[in-house]
Amino acid sequence: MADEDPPEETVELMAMLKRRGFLKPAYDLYGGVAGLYDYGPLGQGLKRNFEDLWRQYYVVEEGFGEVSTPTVAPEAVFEASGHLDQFDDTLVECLSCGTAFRGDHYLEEEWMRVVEQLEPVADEHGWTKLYEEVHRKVHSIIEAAEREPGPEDIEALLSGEHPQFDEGTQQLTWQADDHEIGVRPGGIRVEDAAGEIVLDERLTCLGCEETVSPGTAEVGPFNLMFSTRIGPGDGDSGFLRPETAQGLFVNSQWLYRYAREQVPFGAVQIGRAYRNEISPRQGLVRLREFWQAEAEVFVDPDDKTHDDFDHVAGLEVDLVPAEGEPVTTTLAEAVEAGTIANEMVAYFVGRTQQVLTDAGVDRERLRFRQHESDEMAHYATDCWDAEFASARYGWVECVGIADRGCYDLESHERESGERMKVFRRFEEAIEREISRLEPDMSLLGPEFKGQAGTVAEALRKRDADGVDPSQAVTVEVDGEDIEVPAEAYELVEETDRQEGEWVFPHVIEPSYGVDRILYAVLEHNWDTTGDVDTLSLPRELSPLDVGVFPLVSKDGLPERAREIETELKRAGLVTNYDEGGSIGRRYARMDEAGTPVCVTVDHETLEEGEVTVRDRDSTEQVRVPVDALAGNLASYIEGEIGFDELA
RNA sequence: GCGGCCGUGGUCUAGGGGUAGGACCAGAGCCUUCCAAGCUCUUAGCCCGGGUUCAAAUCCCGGCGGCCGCACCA
Repeated sequence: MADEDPPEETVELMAMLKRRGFLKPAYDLYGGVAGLYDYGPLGQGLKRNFEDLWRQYYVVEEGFGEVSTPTVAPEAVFEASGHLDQFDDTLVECLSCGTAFRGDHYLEEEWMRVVEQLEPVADEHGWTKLYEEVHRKVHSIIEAAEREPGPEDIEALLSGEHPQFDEGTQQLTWQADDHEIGVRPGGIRVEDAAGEIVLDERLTCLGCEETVSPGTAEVGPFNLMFSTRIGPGDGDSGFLRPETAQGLFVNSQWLYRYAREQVPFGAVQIGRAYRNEISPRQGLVRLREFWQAEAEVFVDPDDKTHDDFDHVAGLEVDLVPAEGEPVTTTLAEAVEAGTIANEMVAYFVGRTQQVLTDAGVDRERLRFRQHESDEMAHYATDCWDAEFASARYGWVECVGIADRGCYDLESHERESGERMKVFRRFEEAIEREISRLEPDMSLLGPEFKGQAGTVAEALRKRDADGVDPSQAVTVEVDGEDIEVPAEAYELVEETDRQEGEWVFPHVIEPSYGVDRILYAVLEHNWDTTGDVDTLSLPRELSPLDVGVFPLVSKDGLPERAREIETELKRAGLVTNYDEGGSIGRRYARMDEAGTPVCVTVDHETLEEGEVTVRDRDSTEQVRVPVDALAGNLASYIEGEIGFDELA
């Protein structure tokens, strides 16, 4: 994280991006809104090209179908996904100074303060043991608060060995070494056996040092989702999606059938997502409306191998595991060593590195960091972030590769009541000889009248082993033994054949933050060391493919240049015609915008039919026949041939 | 959200109660040239709102935005 002014070259970069039409703060006409950015013609072109590169990987090569779902969704979706409950910060706001804290951190800090304040007193009174006791208990309370309290916690609290918690006063009290200690959010008090107050401290706000108690602080949830109403008037409560993923989860059965009911299968979505960040800063790095490109890969929960793992197995990656030292290793080794849990996750770590480096993110400034268990999103069981090093913002995460387990599908099944599982066929169907009792309703009906239904049900459920079908059997109905005559049922012997079972697939989610990636691409390829500032974008990503210039604007050169430009356009190239200023100035303009090549039409072009093609990064030039120009440039932009092969 | 600093053409900046200046970029022209040459001309600006004042870009208050720090960051 930068703790001084941002590096000059990144400031220049932002100025260039605005000047050249890449991007700028949105609604600056009316003063701007933090966290919202506009992409201009070049920025949008760059983004589109990145998306197309991403599609080449995920849609074309992986074969994941691309879908598009609404950005607005009803409340039920986020009740199920957990975003309503979990995707929020509990804000504690001190009414004196307005300092706001995140609730769980605040609580933790406050409890730790209890411990700190107790320490000197404990020393003075020789209560080391007591202090340790408090320390341990405070920790256990903190830990307990991190999860849903279970019956065992309540039992522990009431058992005397543990603190007593009073719901009304929110006070926690326990006995230790003849002293009674009371702790509540507003303070701490210690009384000795005689009821004498030994310590009476108030807790203070971390911001203004004012005493904090329930009366002086406001506590409330701050949900990061934008809420809205669907329909006129009060309508139904809805939210702008905080991730594109839910649109895939709610459609997982539809997609499963599209995939012809085979796992693994995947689907992707590229689109906008929204988070009402408390304090967005850092340009493209933290936006309130941003672009995600997400894939959800639905896999067999017991088989997280990947058929194409070999394709990335030898790839070297920089890993920062949650535990242990950072390593540079191949993915094969990482899986073998258990650093990365399974091939599925490792495969997408590899694919991510490939996409990012193809897009121009510097391999030397790219690493994958594993989330600590406590920073994991509420839905994830394992997560690796791709992070790039920014000269301006430090390490910035731009892709998350999470194993979401079955969290989402299980939740949606529970909330919606619809099956979200996939059918897993056994390698060999399990066959079992079973016997059961089949009631004959034509006899049971008249015999048992209104009770017939429940009797039949009991018959079907009854253990059929050892039943002699020539005899009556007894079944228990409502605690009463009832005898069913032999004629009224039949003993059926049959083969039960189980082909497979329904299971929740696990979901592996590579989730790309497009805006952040674009920033990484821009910063990593922005070169201010030369005579002119150059944006050395990968040719495939550059929003402009080729600059077209007449060397001088007379003698029919502009006309010829326009003709050539038209040919290039027909070949699908994005051109930029320019006859203003000196030739050097025109090259410089294109360098700054990242245009990989420029074509210059000179007098010889009119006679010999050749133009000069100039390379952005080396400034080298080659003469290329006009006939071959469009085709060769298209190949060059696609990366199929090198600059030397243009001629 | 809090605190500090800041907000002047597209960009960078000078100025600081009384007509807003420059550089760069951009546009037109001259020049006709393969790496931001030169000359002439042109477009274009005091973040928004309120207050003080005869007069506010300037002082005061509020808002919005930016940078830095704190906090936050699925």
